[in-house]
Amino acid sequence: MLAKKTKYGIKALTYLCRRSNDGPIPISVIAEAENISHKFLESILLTLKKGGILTSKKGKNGGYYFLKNPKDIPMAEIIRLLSGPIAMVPCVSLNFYEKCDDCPDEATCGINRLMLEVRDSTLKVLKQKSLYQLTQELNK
Amino acid sequence: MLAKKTKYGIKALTYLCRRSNDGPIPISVIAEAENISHKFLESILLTLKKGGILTSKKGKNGGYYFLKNPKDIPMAEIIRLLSGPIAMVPCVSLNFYEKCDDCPDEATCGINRLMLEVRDSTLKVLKQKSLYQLTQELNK
DNA sequence: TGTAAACCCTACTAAACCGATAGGATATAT
DNA sequence: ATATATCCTATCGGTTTAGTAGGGTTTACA
Repeated sequence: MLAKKTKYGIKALTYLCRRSNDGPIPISVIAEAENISHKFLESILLTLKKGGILTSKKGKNGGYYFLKNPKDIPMAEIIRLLSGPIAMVPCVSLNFYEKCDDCPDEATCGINRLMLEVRDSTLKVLKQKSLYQLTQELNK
Repeated sequence: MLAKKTKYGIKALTYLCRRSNDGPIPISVIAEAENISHKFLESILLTLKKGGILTSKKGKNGGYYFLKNPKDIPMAEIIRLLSGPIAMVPCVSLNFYEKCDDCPDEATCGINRLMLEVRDSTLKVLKQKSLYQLTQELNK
């Protein structure tokens, strides 16, 4: 299940995306619009900034805005930043690979094979869909 | 990420599957063969029994064995039993549906749409693959 | 140049979950 | 009877999660 952190992060990003022509948006505005605890959102946006998706301006009239074009941000990137690996076992993770401590041999591990397939099919969806697309489909 | 409970469960099931002609297998045998804490495995097998996949015999020469044919057990069923919903948000879960508390309208929610696609593609893999198949592919 | 607005950072907390353990109750084959 | 094995309940330390608190640093602008 998605953690609230991830969900809030996506919601904040879609909000920013809809208002991407309005210059920097303060945390407080996003928090109120999307019903997210101000302080919690603060830490989430910081993560997204460190991840290279957003940037910010301090001081009066400051706030957050996109560093990358939302059309060029695949959902996979966002989810990885906010919740870590997409794979269900570390031994099939592309970006967070780790050997399973209990697995003697990946090549003959049935779980590994299955989860590889799952990862591929999930990633196919999450890579092909951009943040921008997520906001666009609402009117369909 | 898969919890150890789920991973252990699958490992125990594949072990039982390989020895499905040997009658009831005691917990202790499985635990030793697959390197799983005896007591922890106990609770996992109990879950699988309550879920209708395994059954058991008490007393001497007792142990666990299949109630259903491993060829007729899709991996989706096993994972649902051991870790709950496969979907990443409750509002797209087939077996554990719940309305998101913070979502005003599912029909216009971008996250809902995306996660529906993810769920479908994941489920396609997990439903089509049976436990038996998982044990068979190892020699490829 | 003062000050309010806004980001940035560290630390803390309550609750939930996870993996594992303990101890005993119940059933059964021999 | 007794040894063997499942079944059941309870507990525990560790980690994660969601949220809170409080202060720091930077900046726009009057």
